[in-house]
Amino acid sequence: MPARHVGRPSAQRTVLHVDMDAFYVSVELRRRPELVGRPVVVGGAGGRGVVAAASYEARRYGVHSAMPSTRARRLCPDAVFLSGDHALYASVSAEVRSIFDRYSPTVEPLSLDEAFLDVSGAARLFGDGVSIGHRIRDDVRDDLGLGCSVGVAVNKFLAKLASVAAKPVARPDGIDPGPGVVAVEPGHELEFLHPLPVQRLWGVGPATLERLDRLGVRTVGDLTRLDESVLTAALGRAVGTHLRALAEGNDDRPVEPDRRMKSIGHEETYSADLHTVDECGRELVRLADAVASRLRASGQGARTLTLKVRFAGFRTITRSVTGADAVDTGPAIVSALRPLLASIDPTPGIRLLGVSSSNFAVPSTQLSLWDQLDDDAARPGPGVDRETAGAIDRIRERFGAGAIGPASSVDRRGLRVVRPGSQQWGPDDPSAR
DNA sequence: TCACCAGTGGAGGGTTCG
DNA sequence: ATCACGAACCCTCCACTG
Repeated sequence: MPARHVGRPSAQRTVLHVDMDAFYVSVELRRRPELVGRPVVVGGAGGRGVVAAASYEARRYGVHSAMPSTRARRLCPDAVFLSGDHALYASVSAEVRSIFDRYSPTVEPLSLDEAFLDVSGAARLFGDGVSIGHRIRDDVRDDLGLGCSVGVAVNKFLAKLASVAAKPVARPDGIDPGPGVVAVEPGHELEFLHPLPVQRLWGVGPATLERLDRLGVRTVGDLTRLDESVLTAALGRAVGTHLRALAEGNDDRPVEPDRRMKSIGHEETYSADLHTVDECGRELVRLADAVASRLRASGQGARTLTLKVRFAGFRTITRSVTGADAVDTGPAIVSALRPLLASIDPTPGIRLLGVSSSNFAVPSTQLSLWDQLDDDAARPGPGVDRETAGAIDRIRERFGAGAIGPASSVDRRGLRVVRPGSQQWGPDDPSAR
């Protein structure tokens, strides 16, 4: 369990939230300088793709992240669409991280382009939170040629809201660069917080917003005037008490530098719906292989395996099993999930399949439940299975991810294995090939 | 034998966030 | 009014244990 308070519990903290500006797009512009100043979108270009990041020029037209690509194209036909390069963004993210490390040992990454820093102990070395914010911005600009915005406050939640206020804003008539660093001064939290619309609270999405709206809650201030029992009745105990605390500016969650992943999964939306058991079986093998690969890379095995199916009508179901032993190979995952897949009728059309793993433990080299249930007597035992998996990992390390994989996932020309994970923001259109 | 209780963990669905 | 993917967390129901 994480220590909630290290050192003096009552000491006031200084928390920074750093958010890169249009991160993926900005990284792309470093190697495509001819696109600077033009509307640029990173994301899936296909008919089922979404926008992962939009340059501020594109945002002037109303384009924003998570928007369907088809709509983005309608809003801004001149935009340049780039498919994205996750590995590159990850490596640049590591460079950004090394700048954060100069200013605090307590850094909690939230995603590739966002992090919290607890700089409570750094004042003597580097100055107050606002000074550190400016120094980080300068370093990120000078060393990496990228922009970022910084929020400073006494806790994570307020720091995140402050970084939003620090960001550039794109309007139809131009781009306002924004202040870059915004601090919510201690003692002035509520005057900053209470006028904000309630959906700005962390944890208020469309569903919760609808319930709050029914209670007449529109602003954060409205929420504080609501009886707590009414709140928990409408939203549940955990969410209700959490939101109430946030609305009063209270958030004692620590900046946690060493958060461990609790699940590893892969899912894929297909450019054309799947209709046969055969197709689904092949996809299961591919997805299981990808998940197993990442499990082994993290040195973990999973006891719980989950199959996710989204039908053509968008109805989504999950089916899961928990075994006694932790597994980390493709075949073991497939034999666990195949019976679950068999209980599903694909004829209405399946637009997405996913495999997820959780409940981590040390992978078992013993005979596992999956292998005992497997009726294929000729199949090598789990020990051999895991040795094979290790060999596959080494081949991929040397020759690339597409060098080896399940036979069923070799592309039509037999030249390369089609690997999951190559489409992060939706399928390419077949016509685009 | 029954009723109840508290705790745990699995299964499945949902919500939110980036 | 049809739109990804990856992950965390919450809720409810349920079975089992003692």
